[in-house]
Amino acid sequence: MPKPVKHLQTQLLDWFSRHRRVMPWRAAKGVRPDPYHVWLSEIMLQQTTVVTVGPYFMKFIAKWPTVKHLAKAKLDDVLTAWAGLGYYARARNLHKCAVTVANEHAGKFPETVEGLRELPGIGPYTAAAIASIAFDRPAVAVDGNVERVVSRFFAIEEPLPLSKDDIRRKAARLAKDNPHPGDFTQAFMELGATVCTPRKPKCSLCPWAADCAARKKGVAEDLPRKVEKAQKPVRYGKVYYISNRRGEFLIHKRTGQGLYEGLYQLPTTEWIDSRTAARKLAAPVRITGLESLGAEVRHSFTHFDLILEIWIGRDTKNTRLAHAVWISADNIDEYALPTLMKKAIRLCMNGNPAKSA
DNA sequence: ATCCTGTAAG
DNA sequence: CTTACAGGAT
Repeated sequence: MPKPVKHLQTQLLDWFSRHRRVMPWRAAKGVRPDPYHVWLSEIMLQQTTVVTVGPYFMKFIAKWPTVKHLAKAKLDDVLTAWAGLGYYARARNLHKCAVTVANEHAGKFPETVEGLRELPGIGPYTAAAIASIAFDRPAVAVDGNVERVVSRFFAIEEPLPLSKDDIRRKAARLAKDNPHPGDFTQAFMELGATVCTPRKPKCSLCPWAADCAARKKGVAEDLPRKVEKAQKPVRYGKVYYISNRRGEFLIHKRTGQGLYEGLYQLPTTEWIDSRTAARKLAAPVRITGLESLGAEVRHSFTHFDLILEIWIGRDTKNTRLAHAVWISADNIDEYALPTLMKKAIRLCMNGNPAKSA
């Protein structure tokens, strides 16, 4: 370590006290934040940017002001409010966690990393983040930002994720015995988010620039290195926009486990690997006169890309369809519809302005 | 290995 | 426009 750790800690904490960003879930300087707010924001911020989370966080605390309120909510309503944020397992775990905290912890979050780790949806990162930010416990939260800062500060050449253990140890060294664990956690991440950015890091603004190994070697922008990832497969299928005489269209709750579990969707075929085979797939609804709109929706998941051909149809004889719900453009927000489906719906309404009116 | 979406870069 | 990337838990 080039300088005593103590000095680096002071530099980072001083920098943070001057550049601390205002966020809806962040308490004012020197004020203890509400653990419920810290937890809710941290769950939302998993795999999601600050800007995206903002409005969702506001919506949630307005609707469910405490963890006990959230525990009493129906999962369906939580999913509806979550719709668009992605990774819906987070919402299911969020609800489970709220129920556990309300019922088994009298509505109070555990204050230790070990206690927090027991709860659904709280992994090593989130447990450390909540313990330090909400309760000022000396825990080190290593997120993607911290990984980047540490990789560069020590010029770690080993690629992620192989370097994770090394990064964790070095992050712990930098954080060891610092006087303000909550601020330190936030400062560490904030440095990565605003200064030590993935591309074009602003080294001139960095409180640690003088001691940064990557900067001295001129490789800051090349770090952290990452192991090459296999290229994603593409899957194909069809989605169906079935409208009725009232201008409503058909959705239904998705069955099965995993992907979009418990969310609503337009009727869709299976999603398969072969484009040609997908073109021959039969419709999942028995409606005559279906026709291809000649448009596609594209959507990208973590492990595959998806291309769905859009088909439209009209239900002229009030067909009864099991588990189906007819909805109009006005009450789309009352259902947990993922972005993929909203994209498809929007395309259909734009493609058929007469029918959306 | 499985789970989504928004944004920046090319 | 198309592609690449960021971002943790189970």
